[in-house]
Amino acid sequence: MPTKQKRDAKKTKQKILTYAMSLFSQKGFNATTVDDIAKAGDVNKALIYYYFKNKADLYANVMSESLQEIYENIDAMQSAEDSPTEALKQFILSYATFADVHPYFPALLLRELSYSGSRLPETMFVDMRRLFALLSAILERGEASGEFHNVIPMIIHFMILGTINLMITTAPLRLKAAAQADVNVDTCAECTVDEISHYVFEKIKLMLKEER
Amino acid sequence: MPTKQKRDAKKTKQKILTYAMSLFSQKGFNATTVDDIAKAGDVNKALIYYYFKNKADLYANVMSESLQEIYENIDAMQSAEDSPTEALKQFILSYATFADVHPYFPALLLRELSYSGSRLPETMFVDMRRLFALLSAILERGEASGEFHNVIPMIIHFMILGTINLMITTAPLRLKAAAQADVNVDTCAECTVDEISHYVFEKIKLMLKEER
Amino acid sequence: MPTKQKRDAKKTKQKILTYAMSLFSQKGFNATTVDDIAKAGDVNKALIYYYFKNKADLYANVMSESLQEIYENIDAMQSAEDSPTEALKQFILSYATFADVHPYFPALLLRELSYSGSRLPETMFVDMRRLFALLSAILERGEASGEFHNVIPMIIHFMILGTINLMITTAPLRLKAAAQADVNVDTCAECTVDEISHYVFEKIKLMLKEER
Amino acid sequence: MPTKQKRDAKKTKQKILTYAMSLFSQKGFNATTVDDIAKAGDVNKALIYYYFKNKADLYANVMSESLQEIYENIDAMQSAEDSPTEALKQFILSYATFADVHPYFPALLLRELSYSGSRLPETMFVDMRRLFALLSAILERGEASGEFHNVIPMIIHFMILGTINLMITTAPLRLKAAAQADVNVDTCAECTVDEISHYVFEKIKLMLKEER
DNA sequence: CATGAATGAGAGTTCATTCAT
DNA sequence: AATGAATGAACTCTCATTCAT
Repeated sequence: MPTKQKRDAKKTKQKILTYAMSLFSQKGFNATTVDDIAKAGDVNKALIYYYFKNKADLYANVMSESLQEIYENIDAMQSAEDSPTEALKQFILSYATFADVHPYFPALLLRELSYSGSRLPETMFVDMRRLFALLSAILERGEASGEFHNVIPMIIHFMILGTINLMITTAPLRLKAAAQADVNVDTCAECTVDEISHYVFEKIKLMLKEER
Repeated sequence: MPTKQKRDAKKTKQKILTYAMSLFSQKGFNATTVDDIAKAGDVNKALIYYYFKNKADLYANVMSESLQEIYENIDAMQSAEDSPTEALKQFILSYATFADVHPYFPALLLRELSYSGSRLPETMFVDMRRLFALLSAILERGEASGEFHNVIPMIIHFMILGTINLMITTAPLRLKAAAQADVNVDTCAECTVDEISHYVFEKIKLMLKEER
Repeated sequence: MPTKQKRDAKKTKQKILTYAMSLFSQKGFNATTVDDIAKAGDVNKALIYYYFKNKADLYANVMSESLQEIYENIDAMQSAEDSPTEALKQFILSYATFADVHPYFPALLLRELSYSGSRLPETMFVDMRRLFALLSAILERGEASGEFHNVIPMIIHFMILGTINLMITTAPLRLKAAAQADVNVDTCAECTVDEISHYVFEKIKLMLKEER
Repeated sequence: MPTKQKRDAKKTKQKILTYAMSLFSQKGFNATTVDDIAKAGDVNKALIYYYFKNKADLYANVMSESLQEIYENIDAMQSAEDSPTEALKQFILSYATFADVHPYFPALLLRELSYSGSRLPETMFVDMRRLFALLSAILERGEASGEFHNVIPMIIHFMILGTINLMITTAPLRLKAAAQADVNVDTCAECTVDEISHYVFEKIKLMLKEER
């Protein structure tokens, strides 16, 4: 008989985190109930409070885990010998890859930023600055080497993240719009994440190349 | 005695919409209670249900009003004689101006998109497509005329909206980050919406100009 | 048909207070649930939160109402021409009468005092000092006139309240003890509140009369 | 490594009882959680259930232990040759001394009595009657010898216990009231337990001496 | 139009208690 | 004898929504 493999703290905690991620990203913080998470993970509701102080703490942990993972992924792809352009490419592709594998993340990030950080747990705030600092360094290196021109890192940062995140979160929406072919505008419904990220990289490269 | 100037249907309804907008944008749909709105607008709660079917309906009305206004604003600035580049410029600047005047809007839009439209009222969906169709036409015109190259309208659309919306909603966050000067990354804390939108326009122009 | 007489704010609020009093005194603050109170008063639970901020606030209101009533009752029986002894008698009898009519009160008071005021709402604290001040004045008047000797008002105050309150709250207990006649000690099971209060008065009088 | 000196059944059980006493007296039965006790005593929560059937049983044990100890203390001070007056004095002083050393006890006792014994474990009920029987015997002896007059033992019992218990539990309250010197009533804030118990004895003696 | 009163259905959190090791 | 993990049953409080006037 399939023994239900119980009483493994690490596994249980991770299970909660996983299902919480999925639900928070789909329905948002408020619309996701702790009961939902418990049911989804087939875990007793009180157990969630055994591992996390409260719903907000669980949420913070979810975000923190993702941001940490994303940073590590991107950082791992960076290498000292890369040219700024190559580093930028890696940055964009790594982020897109992560977002593709964790499609819940872009929605969470956009939403959290939309609250101006009024709800943002401090830890998340720190993680996000670290990510920005990484890109910032690449861009400054490029400007110093003469590869990039007229760079405002913060704006470039949000241009990259904004575009990729929106393209990913709106995928279902764009598919639906394509179906209703009454208006024939191309919503890029079939575009893959790979295509999107390469396009974004090429465009950003062009935009930074020229002086003017 | 100071008669409270009541019983003016139009004014009351508009008051509700105004305060609803403000609160929805700050706290999101779920976290905003009908009581909040009633209190903020100094309007009896039951009245809200007299004018709107329910909370979701009120929300839809709020979004619809904004999207309509924004479309009209942008459309009004377009003129048939403009070059695609000029038209693009007007599109970007008009949107930015609207977002600057209605700072609540970017947050609402980002959030709504993050839900992949699963919550998006149908009416809003239509309004958004109309806005995209407008930009799409400009871009196609530019490609036809040889001014723009290698255009994927959907991605360019989100690049523009994503960047501007994120820069506006994160303004308080970026200010806060600047205050904590432990890490010296420039968060563009002092940038005005005007500077941002011009920068975005210039960069998008460069990006579309070159063949590849 | 017996119309249920609804939508009378004053009556509803009073009904809640009445049933809350009764339940709090029987089971204590923690063991009384808001559901209990709602069910007892045949009132919707949410209504309780419509009238009172929370359970603690309801409790504070219950206590406050009683203490106010008791003070007024006692104060009404005092007259300027009374001798200190007569005034003392009125104090004791008035308190006992109130406690007899509101048998829930002694339990609440004893319990609240037992928490050293750590839970005591500030308002209650003030009401209690006022009551003590009243007795204190009587005793000082008596000492000045030579009727009373060697008075420590605080101790006398608690001697009176302690005795009467304990005799009232333990009434059921003492009855039960009397039933189990295995040990033949007289628990004063049949004593009326009137007898008790007169006895207490006579004894306190004797105790204060003599010099030492 | 510092071996934590575990696995000593007797010590562990006593530790639980000690911390339970302290917490129950401070916060009451319901407001004290088993977790609180476990944490305070640095004992695993499940262990508490190993030693005691449940929370109520633990509570009963706490009360029982105290009542037994108090009875023994008082009984030990009684001697056959003492006059009733002397015996009464010993009773009062012994009780006060115990209450002074175990300041948690008066609160527990007052609270338990306030529930009219509806929660009182049977064992406690018995212990309390035994204590009363002891005082009762003294008083009857005094009446027989002509030293005391017009005695109702039950009332005298609660007069003594009520006064001393209230004076002890309200000590912090009375101190606080003294600090707010806006109303200048003497709350006996500095009185020691010794002073209080001697005063109570003197007053009770006077009260019982005279015929009427 | 406008309002205060009322309601039902949850949602988050706590806690005594038990299980498995 | 001791422990970390797990559970079910409450409990407080909130909120969208409706009713009666």
